[in-house]
Amino acid sequence: MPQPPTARDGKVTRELVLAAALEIIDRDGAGALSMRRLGAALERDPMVLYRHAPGKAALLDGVVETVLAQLSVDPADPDWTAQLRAVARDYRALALAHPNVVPLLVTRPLATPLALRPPGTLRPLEDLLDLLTRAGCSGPDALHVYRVFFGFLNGHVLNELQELVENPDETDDLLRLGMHRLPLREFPLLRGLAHALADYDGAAELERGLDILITGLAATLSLPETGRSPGLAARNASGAQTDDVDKR
Amino acid sequence: MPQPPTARDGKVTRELVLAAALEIIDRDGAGALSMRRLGAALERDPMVLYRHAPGKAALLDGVVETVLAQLSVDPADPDWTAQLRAVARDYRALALAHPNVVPLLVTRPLATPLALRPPGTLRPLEDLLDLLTRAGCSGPDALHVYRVFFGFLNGHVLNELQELVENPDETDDLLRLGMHRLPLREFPLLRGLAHALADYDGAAELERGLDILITGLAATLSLPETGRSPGLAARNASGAQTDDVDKR
DNA sequence: GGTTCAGTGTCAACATCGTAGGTCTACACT
DNA sequence: AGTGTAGACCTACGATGTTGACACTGAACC
Repeated sequence: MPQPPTARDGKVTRELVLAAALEIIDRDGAGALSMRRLGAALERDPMVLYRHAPGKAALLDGVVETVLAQLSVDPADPDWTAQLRAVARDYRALALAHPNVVPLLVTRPLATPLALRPPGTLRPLEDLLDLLTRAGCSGPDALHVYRVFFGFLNGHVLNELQELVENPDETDDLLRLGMHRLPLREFPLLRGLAHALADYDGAAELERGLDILITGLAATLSLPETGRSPGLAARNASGAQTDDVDKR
Repeated sequence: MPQPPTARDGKVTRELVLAAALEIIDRDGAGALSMRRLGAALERDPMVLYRHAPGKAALLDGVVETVLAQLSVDPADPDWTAQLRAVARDYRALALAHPNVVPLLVTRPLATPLALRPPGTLRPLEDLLDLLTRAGCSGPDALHVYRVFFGFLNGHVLNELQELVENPDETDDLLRLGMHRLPLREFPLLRGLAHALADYDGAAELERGLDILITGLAATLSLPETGRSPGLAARNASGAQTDDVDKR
Protein backbone atom coordinates (compact mmCIF):
# COMPACT_ATOMS: atom_id res chain seq x y z
CA MET A 1 0.00 0.00 0.00
CA PRO A 2 1.23 3.54 -0.68
CA GLN A 3 2.56 5.22 2.46
CA PRO A 4 1.84 8.83 3.28
CA PRO A 5 4.86 11.10 2.85
CA THR A 6 6.07 10.83 6.41
CA ALA A 7 5.52 7.13 6.46
CA ARG A 8 5.49 5.01 9.57
CA ASP A 9 8.18 2.60 8.50
CA GLY A 10 8.54 0.06 11.23
CA LYS A 11 10.36 0.95 14.40
CA VAL A 12 10.97 4.39 15.68
CA THR A 13 14.63 5.14 16.21
CA ARG A 14 16.23 8.02 18.01
CA GLU A 15 17.59 9.27 14.71
CA LEU A 16 14.12 9.27 13.19
CA VAL A 17 12.71 11.21 16.10
CA LEU A 18 15.46 13.80 15.99
CA ALA A 19 15.17 14.16 12.24
CA ALA A 20 11.44 14.77 12.51
CA ALA A 21 12.02 17.24 15.33
CA LEU A 22 14.58 19.12 13.26
CA GLU A 23 12.15 19.23 10.37
CA ILE A 24 9.43 20.78 12.52
CA ILE A 25 11.84 23.31 14.00
CA ASP A 26 13.17 24.25 10.59
CA ARG A 27 9.68 24.76 9.28
CA ASP A 28 7.85 26.41 12.17
CA GLY A 29 10.45 27.40 14.73
CA ALA A 30 11.54 25.93 18.02
CA GLY A 31 8.46 27.16 19.81
CA ALA A 32 6.24 25.09 17.56
CA LEU A 33 7.83 21.83 18.59
CA SER A 34 5.61 20.00 21.02
CA MET A 35 5.62 16.38 21.97
CA ARG A 36 2.17 15.98 20.53
CA ARG A 37 3.07 17.54 17.21
CA LEU A 38 6.22 15.51 17.01
CA GLY A 39 4.25 12.37 17.73
CA ALA A 40 1.78 13.28 15.03
CA ALA A 41 4.61 13.85 12.54
CA LEU A 42 5.81 10.32 13.23
CA GLU A 43 2.23 9.04 13.21
CA ARG A 44 2.79 7.64 16.65
CA ASP A 45 1.47 8.29 20.07
CA PRO A 46 3.34 11.19 21.68
CA MET A 47 4.30 8.98 24.61
CA VAL A 48 6.52 6.87 22.38
CA LEU A 49 9.01 9.71 22.41
CA TYR A 50 9.80 9.07 26.03
CA ARG A 51 11.25 5.72 25.07
CA HIS A 52 13.99 7.50 23.17
CA ALA A 53 14.57 10.55 25.28
CA PRO A 54 14.00 11.25 28.95
CA GLY A 55 12.12 14.46 28.23
CA LYS A 56 11.68 17.40 25.96
CA ALA A 57 14.88 19.11 27.07
CA ALA A 58 16.85 16.04 26.06
CA LEU A 59 15.17 16.09 22.69
CA LEU A 60 16.24 19.67 22.12
CA ASP A 61 19.76 18.77 23.13
CA GLY A 62 19.57 15.92 20.66
CA VAL A 63 18.58 18.26 17.86
CA VAL A 64 21.46 20.53 18.70
CA GLU A 65 23.74 17.53 18.65
CA THR A 66 22.61 16.30 15.25
CA VAL A 67 23.08 19.72 13.74
CA LEU A 68 26.45 20.22 15.36
CA ALA A 69 27.53 16.77 14.25
CA GLN A 70 27.49 18.05 10.69
CA LEU A 71 30.37 20.32 11.59
CA SER A 72 33.69 18.59 11.16
CA VAL A 73 37.13 19.85 12.08
CA ASP A 74 40.16 18.28 10.46
CA PRO A 75 42.84 18.16 13.15
CA ALA A 76 45.43 16.99 10.64
CA ASP A 77 45.31 20.14 8.54
CA PRO A 78 48.85 21.57 8.59
CA ASP A 79 47.54 25.10 8.04
CA TRP A 80 45.61 25.94 11.19
CA THR A 81 44.42 29.34 10.00
CA ALA A 82 42.97 27.87 6.83
CA GLN A 83 41.23 25.18 8.86
CA LEU A 84 39.75 27.74 11.21
CA ARG A 85 38.43 29.67 8.25
CA ALA A 86 36.91 26.56 6.76
CA VAL A 87 35.21 25.65 10.01
CA ALA A 88 33.88 29.17 10.36
CA ARG A 89 32.35 29.05 6.90
CA ASP A 90 30.83 25.66 7.61
CA TYR A 91 29.38 26.93 10.83
CA ARG A 92 27.82 29.90 9.13
CA ALA A 93 26.39 27.70 6.40
CA LEU A 94 24.89 25.43 9.04
CA ALA A 95 23.32 28.36 10.83
CA LEU A 96 21.82 29.71 7.63
CA ALA A 97 20.51 26.28 6.72
CA HIS A 98 18.82 25.94 10.11
CA PRO A 99 18.16 29.46 11.35
CA ASN A 100 15.53 28.31 13.81
CA VAL A 101 18.03 26.04 15.50
CA VAL A 102 20.45 28.84 16.26
CA PRO A 103 18.64 29.98 19.40
CA LEU A 104 18.95 26.45 20.70
CA LEU A 105 22.54 26.28 19.59
CA VAL A 106 23.57 29.23 21.71
CA THR A 107 21.08 28.71 24.50
CA ARG A 108 21.02 25.03 25.36
CA PRO A 109 24.64 24.83 26.53
CA LEU A 110 23.77 27.34 29.23
CA ALA A 111 21.59 24.71 30.84
CA THR A 112 24.12 21.89 30.78
CA PRO A 113 27.59 21.82 32.34
CA LEU A 114 30.22 21.35 29.69
CA ALA A 115 31.23 17.83 30.50
CA LEU A 116 27.70 16.48 30.54
CA ARG A 117 26.88 17.69 27.09
CA PRO A 118 26.21 15.09 24.41
CA PRO A 119 29.49 13.81 22.93
CA GLY A 120 28.60 15.03 19.46
CA THR A 121 28.66 18.54 20.87
CA LEU A 122 32.11 18.07 22.36
CA ARG A 123 33.65 16.57 19.26
CA PRO A 124 34.40 19.86 17.47
CA LEU A 125 35.96 21.17 20.67
CA GLU A 126 38.27 18.21 21.06
CA ASP A 127 39.24 18.26 17.39
CA LEU A 128 39.95 21.95 17.51
CA LEU A 129 42.18 21.48 20.52
CA ASP A 130 43.94 18.76 18.59
CA LEU A 131 44.45 20.98 15.57
CA LEU A 132 45.87 23.79 17.65
CA THR A 133 48.21 21.77 19.81
CA ARG A 134 49.61 20.17 16.68
CA ALA A 135 50.27 23.68 15.42
CA GLY A 136 52.36 24.36 18.49
CA CYS A 137 49.83 25.79 20.89
CA SER A 138 50.02 25.07 24.58
CA GLY A 139 46.89 23.48 26.01
CA PRO A 140 45.54 26.53 27.80
CA ASP A 141 46.26 28.66 24.77
CA ALA A 142 44.36 26.25 22.56
CA LEU A 143 41.46 26.50 24.95
CA HIS A 144 41.66 30.23 24.75
CA VAL A 145 41.60 30.18 20.97
CA TYR A 146 38.64 27.85 21.01
CA ARG A 147 36.71 30.21 23.20
CA VAL A 148 37.52 33.36 21.31
CA PHE A 149 36.82 31.58 18.05
CA PHE A 150 33.43 30.14 18.88
CA GLY A 151 32.48 33.21 20.82
CA PHE A 152 33.10 35.21 17.69
CA LEU A 153 31.26 32.70 15.53
CA ASN A 154 28.18 32.63 17.71
CA GLY A 155 28.18 36.38 17.90
CA HIS A 156 28.42 36.72 14.15
CA VAL A 157 25.71 34.20 13.45
CA LEU A 158 23.36 35.83 15.92
CA ASN A 159 24.02 39.17 14.31
CA GLU A 160 23.43 37.94 10.81
CA LEU A 161 20.17 36.27 11.72
CA GLN A 162 18.90 39.47 13.26
CA GLU A 163 19.09 41.31 9.99
CA LEU A 164 15.54 40.42 9.20
CA VAL A 165 13.29 42.61 7.18
CA GLU A 166 9.72 43.54 7.75
CA ASN A 167 8.55 43.59 4.19
CA PRO A 168 11.05 41.86 1.89
CA ASP A 169 9.17 42.72 -1.30
CA GLU A 170 9.40 46.44 -0.78
CA THR A 171 12.08 48.18 -2.84
CA ASP A 172 12.60 51.16 -0.57
CA ASP A 173 15.13 50.33 2.10
CA LEU A 174 13.43 52.47 4.71
CA LEU A 175 10.21 50.59 4.28
CA ARG A 176 11.82 47.19 3.96
CA LEU A 177 13.49 47.63 7.30
CA GLY A 178 10.42 49.11 8.92
CA MET A 179 12.46 52.19 9.72
CA HIS A 180 9.69 54.61 8.95
CA ARG A 181 8.30 53.77 12.35
CA LEU A 182 11.14 54.85 14.57
CA PRO A 183 11.24 58.39 15.90
CA LEU A 184 13.39 60.35 13.47
CA ARG A 185 14.60 62.87 15.99
CA GLU A 186 16.02 60.29 18.36
CA PHE A 187 17.76 58.03 15.90
CA PRO A 188 19.04 60.19 13.06
CA LEU A 189 22.22 58.23 12.44
CA LEU A 190 20.48 54.90 12.43
CA ARG A 191 17.90 56.10 9.97
CA GLY A 192 20.53 57.57 7.75
CA LEU A 193 22.18 54.19 7.51
CA ALA A 194 19.13 52.40 6.18
CA HIS A 195 20.81 51.78 2.86
CA ALA A 196 23.95 50.42 4.47
CA LEU A 197 21.84 48.20 6.69
CA ALA A 198 19.88 46.90 3.76
CA ASP A 199 22.79 45.54 1.81
CA TYR A 200 24.43 43.68 4.63
CA ASP A 201 26.69 40.95 3.35
CA GLY A 202 27.07 38.24 5.95
CA ALA A 203 29.77 36.32 4.12
CA ALA A 204 31.95 39.39 3.72
CA GLU A 205 31.41 40.40 7.32
CA LEU A 206 32.48 36.96 8.46
CA GLU A 207 35.67 37.09 6.42
CA ARG A 208 36.60 40.49 7.73
CA GLY A 209 36.01 39.34 11.26
CA LEU A 210 38.17 36.30 10.62
CA ASP A 211 40.95 38.49 9.28
CA ILE A 212 40.98 40.52 12.45
CA LEU A 213 40.63 37.52 14.70
CA ILE A 214 43.25 35.29 13.15
CA THR A 215 45.91 37.92 12.76
CA GLY A 216 45.23 38.99 16.30
CA LEU A 217 45.48 35.45 17.58
CA ALA A 218 48.64 34.70 15.68
CA ALA A 219 50.22 37.83 17.09
CA THR A 220 49.18 37.18 20.68
CA LEU A 221 50.20 33.56 20.64
CA SER A 222 53.38 34.06 18.63
CA LEU A 223 52.36 31.20 16.39
CA PRO A 224 53.45 30.93 12.80
CA GLU A 225 50.73 32.33 10.62
CA THR A 226 50.85 29.60 8.04
CA GLY A 227 49.63 30.15 4.52
CA ARG A 228 49.45 33.42 2.67
CA SER A 229 48.48 36.60 4.42
CA PRO A 230 44.72 36.85 4.79
CA GLY A 231 44.51 40.11 2.91
CA LEU A 232 43.68 42.70 5.49
CA ALA A 233 43.69 45.46 2.90
CA ALA A 234 41.31 45.79 -0.03
CA ARG A 235 38.27 47.43 1.40
CA ASN A 236 36.74 50.88 1.55
CA ALA A 237 33.68 52.59 2.89
CA SER A 238 30.88 50.82 1.07
CA GLY A 239 32.68 47.51 0.86
CA ALA A 240 32.42 45.44 -2.30
CA GLN A 241 29.96 42.62 -2.06
CA THR A 242 31.29 39.12 -2.17
CA ASP A 243 29.17 36.42 -3.67
CA ASP A 244 26.77 35.23 -1.04
CA VAL A 245 25.37 31.78 -0.44
CA ASP A 246 21.87 32.80 0.49
CA LYS A 247 19.49 35.11 -1.25
CA ARG A 248 17.86 37.65 1.01
CA MET B 1 -1.87 48.31 58.16
CA PRO B 2 1.43 46.50 57.52
CA GLN B 3 1.84 45.49 53.90
CA PRO B 4 3.29 42.13 52.90
CA PRO B 5 6.83 42.32 51.49
CA THR B 6 5.83 42.65 47.86
CA ALA B 7 3.14 45.12 48.73
CA ARG B 8 0.32 46.06 46.45
CA ASP B 9 0.99 49.75 46.50
CA GLY B 10 -1.70 51.42 44.48
CA LYS B 11 -1.66 51.26 40.71
CA VAL B 12 0.24 48.78 38.65
CA THR B 13 2.61 50.44 36.24
CA ARG B 14 4.50 48.97 33.37
CA GLU B 15 7.72 49.57 35.27
CA LEU B 16 6.42 47.67 38.28
CA VAL B 17 5.40 44.74 36.14
CA LEU B 18 8.74 44.60 34.37
CA ALA B 19 10.65 44.89 37.62
CA ALA B 20 8.70 42.01 39.12
CA ALA B 21 9.25 39.97 35.97
CA LEU B 22 12.98 40.64 36.09
CA GLU B 23 13.04 39.58 39.71
CA ILE B 24 11.40 36.27 38.93
CA ILE B 25 13.70 35.62 36.00
CA ASP B 26 16.77 36.47 38.04
CA ARG B 27 15.69 34.12 40.77
CA ASP B 28 14.25 31.15 38.90
CA GLY B 29 15.16 31.55 35.26
CA ALA B 30 13.24 32.67 32.23
CA GLY B 31 11.32 29.42 31.98
CA ALA B 32 9.81 30.00 35.40
CA LEU B 33 8.13 33.23 34.37
CA SER B 34 4.46 32.65 33.79
CA MET B 35 1.65 35.13 33.69
CA ARG B 36 0.07 33.54 36.68
CA ARG B 37 3.24 33.63 38.75
CA LEU B 38 3.89 37.20 37.75
CA GLY B 39 0.38 38.12 38.72
CA ALA B 40 0.84 36.42 42.06
CA ALA B 41 4.08 38.33 42.65
CA LEU B 42 2.17 41.56 42.16
CA GLU B 43 -0.76 40.24 44.19
CA ARG B 44 -3.01 40.97 41.29
CA ASP B 45 -5.10 38.97 38.94
CA PRO B 46 -2.89 37.63 36.14
CA MET B 47 -5.14 39.23 33.57
CA VAL B 48 -4.10 42.69 34.70
CA LEU B 49 -0.84 42.16 32.91
CA TYR B 50 -2.55 42.34 29.57
CA ARG B 51 -3.46 45.93 30.32
CA HIS B 52 0.23 46.83 30.25
CA ALA B 53 1.55 44.52 27.57
CA PRO B 54 -0.10 42.87 24.60
CA GLY B 55 1.22 39.44 25.53
CA LYS B 56 3.99 37.47 27.09
CA ALA B 57 6.41 38.06 24.24
CA ALA B 58 6.07 41.79 24.72
CA LEU B 59 6.77 41.35 28.42
CA LEU B 60 9.99 39.51 27.66
CA ASP B 61 10.98 42.24 25.25
CA GLY B 62 10.26 44.73 27.98
CA VAL B 63 12.54 42.91 30.40
CA VAL B 64 15.29 42.92 27.81
CA GLU B 65 14.73 46.62 27.32
CA THR B 66 14.94 47.49 30.99
CA VAL B 67 18.16 45.55 31.37
CA LEU B 68 19.68 47.02 28.24
CA ALA B 69 18.65 50.49 29.33
CA GLN B 70 21.20 50.22 32.10
CA LEU B 71 23.93 50.20 29.47
CA SER B 72 25.00 53.69 28.54
CA VAL B 73 27.39 54.77 25.82
CA ASP B 74 28.98 58.19 26.01
CA PRO B 75 29.14 59.48 22.44
CA ALA B 76 31.20 62.48 23.53
CA ASP B 77 34.17 60.47 24.73
CA PRO B 78 37.16 61.65 22.67
CA ASP B 79 38.90 58.29 23.06
CA TRP B 80 36.74 55.83 21.19
CA THR B 81 38.79 52.77 22.10
CA ALA B 82 38.55 53.57 25.79
CA GLN B 83 34.81 54.07 25.46
CA LEU B 84 34.41 50.75 23.70
CA ARG B 85 36.32 49.04 26.48
CA ALA B 86 34.17 50.70 29.12
CA VAL B 87 30.98 49.65 27.38
CA ALA B 88 32.26 46.11 27.04
CA ARG B 89 32.99 45.89 30.75
CA ASP B 90 29.57 47.31 31.58
CA TYR B 91 27.93 44.81 29.32
CA ARG B 92 29.76 41.92 30.93
CA ALA B 93 28.85 43.19 34.39
CA LEU B 94 25.22 43.42 33.34
CA ALA B 95 25.27 39.88 32.02
CA LEU B 96 26.83 38.55 35.21
CA ALA B 97 24.31 40.44 37.29
CA HIS B 98 21.42 38.93 35.32
CA PRO B 99 22.68 35.65 33.90
CA ASN B 100 19.18 34.32 33.35
CA VAL B 101 18.36 37.27 31.14
CA VAL B 102 21.22 36.60 28.74
CA PRO B 103 19.34 33.96 26.75
CA LEU B 104 16.62 36.52 26.19
CA LEU B 105 19.18 39.16 25.40
CA VAL B 106 20.63 37.22 22.50
CA THR B 107 17.46 35.44 21.47
CA ARG B 108 14.64 37.96 21.51
CA PRO B 109 16.06 40.19 18.77
CA LEU B 110 15.83 37.24 16.40
CA ALA B 111 12.05 37.50 16.63
CA THR B 112 11.79 41.23 15.99
CA PRO B 113 13.01 43.20 12.99
CA LEU B 114 15.59 45.75 14.02
CA ALA B 115 13.53 48.86 13.55
CA LEU B 116 10.56 47.60 15.52
CA ARG B 117 12.55 46.85 18.60
CA PRO B 118 11.81 48.89 21.71
CA PRO B 119 13.67 52.23 21.61
CA GLY B 120 15.64 51.43 24.73
CA THR B 121 17.21 48.61 22.81
CA LEU B 122 18.21 50.86 19.94
CA ARG B 123 19.70 53.59 22.11
CA PRO B 124 23.12 51.96 22.60
CA LEU B 125 23.32 51.36 18.86
CA GLU B 126 22.60 54.96 17.99
CA ASP B 127 25.01 56.25 20.61
CA LEU B 128 27.72 53.94 19.43
CA LEU B 129 27.25 55.12 15.86
CA ASP B 130 27.51 58.65 17.17
CA LEU B 131 30.73 57.91 19.04
CA LEU B 132 32.33 56.31 16.02
CA THR B 133 31.34 58.89 13.44
CA ARG B 134 32.70 61.58 15.73
CA ALA B 135 35.97 59.64 15.76
CA GLY B 136 36.11 59.87 12.00
CA CYS B 137 34.34 56.71 10.93
CA SER B 138 32.17 56.62 7.85
CA GLY B 139 28.60 55.57 8.48
CA PRO B 140 28.87 52.07 7.04
CA ASP B 141 32.15 51.54 8.83
CA ALA B 142 30.59 52.55 12.11
CA LEU B 143 27.83 50.05 11.47
CA HIS B 144 30.44 47.43 10.82
CA VAL B 145 32.24 48.19 14.04
CA TYR B 146 28.99 48.03 15.94
CA ARG B 147 28.26 44.59 14.57
CA VAL B 148 31.68 43.15 15.16
CA PHE B 149 31.75 44.66 18.61
CA PHE B 150 28.41 43.41 19.85
CA GLY B 151 28.86 40.14 18.07
CA PHE B 152 32.04 39.65 20.03
CA LEU B 153 30.41 40.79 23.26
CA ASN B 154 27.48 38.44 22.94
CA GLY B 155 29.78 35.62 22.05
CA HIS B 156 31.99 36.25 25.03
CA VAL B 157 29.13 36.53 27.46
CA LEU B 158 27.56 33.33 26.20
CA ASN B 159 30.88 31.60 26.58
CA GLU B 160 31.47 32.81 30.07
CA LEU B 161 28.03 31.80 31.25
CA GLN B 162 28.57 28.30 29.93
CA GLU B 163 31.46 27.71 32.24
CA LEU B 164 29.18 26.29 34.85
CA VAL B 165 30.24 23.61 37.23
CA GLU B 166 28.44 20.52 38.33
CA ASN B 167 29.51 20.47 41.93
CA PRO B 168 31.00 23.80 42.98
CA ASP B 169 32.02 22.55 46.43
CA GLU B 170 34.32 19.84 45.13
CA THR B 171 38.00 20.67 45.23
CA ASP B 172 39.14 18.35 42.46
CA ASP B 173 38.76 20.03 39.11
CA LEU B 174 37.83 16.83 37.32
CA LEU B 175 34.93 16.28 39.63
CA ARG B 176 33.87 19.87 39.80
CA LEU B 177 33.49 19.95 36.05
CA GLY B 178 31.83 16.57 35.91
CA MET B 179 34.59 15.44 33.61
CA HIS B 180 34.91 12.01 35.13
CA ARG B 181 31.86 11.07 33.14
CA LEU B 182 33.10 11.64 29.64
CA PRO B 183 34.77 8.82 27.73
CA LEU B 184 38.48 9.23 28.35
CA ARG B 185 39.54 7.61 25.12
CA GLU B 186 37.58 9.97 22.93
CA PHE B 187 38.40 13.25 24.61
CA PRO B 188 41.94 13.02 25.94
CA LEU B 189 42.88 16.64 25.31
CA LEU B 190 39.72 18.00 26.83
CA ARG B 191 40.20 15.94 29.95
CA GLY B 192 43.78 16.97 30.24
CA LEU B 193 42.72 20.57 30.29
CA ALA B 194 40.42 20.24 33.28
CA HIS B 195 42.66 22.44 35.39
CA ALA B 196 42.86 25.11 32.74
CA LEU B 197 39.10 24.99 32.33
CA ALA B 198 38.55 25.30 36.04
CA ASP B 199 40.36 28.56 36.52
CA TYR B 200 38.76 30.41 33.69
CA ASP B 201 38.97 34.15 34.19
CA GLY B 202 36.20 35.90 32.34
CA ALA B 203 37.47 39.40 32.92
CA ALA B 204 40.91 38.58 31.60
CA GLU B 205 39.45 36.78 28.60
CA LEU B 206 37.35 39.81 27.79
CA GLU B 207 40.33 42.12 27.94
CA ARG B 208 42.39 39.93 25.69
CA GLY B 209 39.56 39.72 23.21
CA LEU B 210 39.22 43.47 23.29
CA ASP B 211 42.93 43.87 22.62
CA ILE B 212 42.66 41.76 19.52
CA LEU B 213 39.44 43.33 18.37
CA ILE B 214 40.33 46.96 18.84
CA THR B 215 43.78 46.78 17.34
CA GLY B 216 42.30 44.85 14.47
CA LEU B 217 39.57 47.40 13.96
CA ALA B 218 41.90 50.34 14.17
CA ALA B 219 44.14 48.72 11.57
CA THR B 220 41.33 47.84 9.17
CA LEU B 221 39.66 51.19 9.38
CA SER B 222 42.86 53.24 9.44
CA LEU B 223 41.51 55.15 12.40
CA PRO B 224 43.76 56.77 14.95
CA GLU B 225 44.09 54.41 17.87
CA THR B 226 43.70 57.02 20.53
CA GLY B 227 45.06 56.49 24.02
CA ARG B 228 47.96 54.34 25.04
CA SER B 229 48.59 51.02 23.39
CA PRO B 230 46.29 48.36 24.78
CA GLY B 231 49.15 46.18 25.88
CA LEU B 232 49.06 43.25 23.53
CA ALA B 233 52.08 41.66 25.14
CA ALA B 234 52.36 40.50 28.74
CA ARG B 235 50.89 37.07 28.72
CA ASN B 236 52.11 33.52 28.70
CA ALA B 237 50.75 30.01 28.77
CA SER B 238 48.83 29.94 32.02
CA GLY B 239 47.94 33.62 31.90
CA ALA B 240 48.06 35.64 35.08
CA GLN B 241 44.69 36.12 36.68
CA THR B 242 43.31 39.59 36.81
CA ASP B 243 41.08 40.50 39.67
CA ASP B 244 37.60 39.34 38.91
CA VAL B 245 34.29 40.94 39.80
CA ASP B 246 32.34 37.82 40.55
CA LYS B 247 33.09 34.94 42.83
CA ARG B 248 32.43 31.56 41.31
C1' DG C 1 -27.18 65.98 38.96
C1' DG C 2 -27.09 62.73 35.56
C1' DT C 3 -24.76 60.41 31.75
C1' DT C 4 -21.20 58.86 29.01
C1' DC C 5 -16.70 57.02 28.53
C1' DA C 6 -12.21 55.23 28.93
C1' DG C 7 -9.28 52.93 31.93
C1' DT C 8 -8.62 49.18 35.30
C1' DG C 9 -9.39 45.00 37.76
C1' DT C 10 -11.95 40.33 37.98
C1' DC C 11 -13.83 35.96 36.57
C1' DA C 12 -14.71 31.82 33.87
C1' DA C 13 -13.50 29.17 29.99
C1' DC C 14 -10.71 27.13 26.13
C1' DA C 15 -7.11 24.93 23.77
C1' DT C 16 -2.68 23.33 24.38
C1' DC C 17 1.25 21.89 26.79
C1' DG C 18 4.74 18.21 29.35
C1' DT C 19 4.57 14.09 31.45
C1' DA C 20 3.26 10.30 35.31
C1' DG C 21 0.93 5.98 35.51
C1' DG C 22 -1.00 1.84 33.76
C1' DT C 23 -2.06 -1.52 30.01
C1' DC C 24 -1.76 -4.15 25.74
C1' DT C 25 0.90 -6.65 22.12
C1' DA C 26 4.64 -9.14 20.10
C1' DC C 27 8.76 -11.17 20.05
C1' DA C 28 13.15 -13.63 22.36
C1' DC C 29 14.80 -16.94 25.17
C1' DT C 30 14.55 -20.80 28.43
C1' DA D 1 4.69 -23.56 27.33
C1' DG D 2 6.09 -20.09 30.05
C1' DT D 3 8.40 -15.92 31.03
C1' DG D 4 10.54 -11.58 30.39
C1' DT D 5 11.07 -7.38 27.96
C1' DA D 6 10.70 -3.63 24.98
C1' DG D 7 7.86 -0.97 22.26
C1' DA D 8 3.58 1.24 21.59
C1' DC D 9 -0.77 3.15 23.25
C1' DC D 10 -4.35 5.51 26.33
C1' DT D 11 -6.01 8.25 30.13
C1' DA D 12 -5.49 11.79 33.18
C1' DC D 13 -3.47 15.72 35.89
C1' DG D 14 -1.88 20.10 36.57
C1' DA D 15 -0.08 24.24 34.39
C1' DT D 16 0.25 27.37 30.62
C1' DG D 17 -1.14 31.74 27.33
C1' DT D 18 -4.98 34.06 25.91
C1' DT D 19 -10.04 35.40 24.75
C1' DG D 20 -14.37 37.42 25.89
C1' DA D 21 -17.69 39.19 28.89
C1' DC D 22 -18.61 41.68 33.09
C1' DA D 23 -18.00 45.08 37.18
C1' DC D 24 -16.02 49.07 39.24
C1' DT D 25 -13.88 53.65 39.18
C1' DG D 26 -13.07 58.45 38.19
C1' DA D 27 -13.18 62.34 34.99
C1' DA D 28 -15.61 64.87 31.23
C1' DC D 29 -19.50 66.69 29.40
C1' DC D 30 -24.47 68.17 28.82
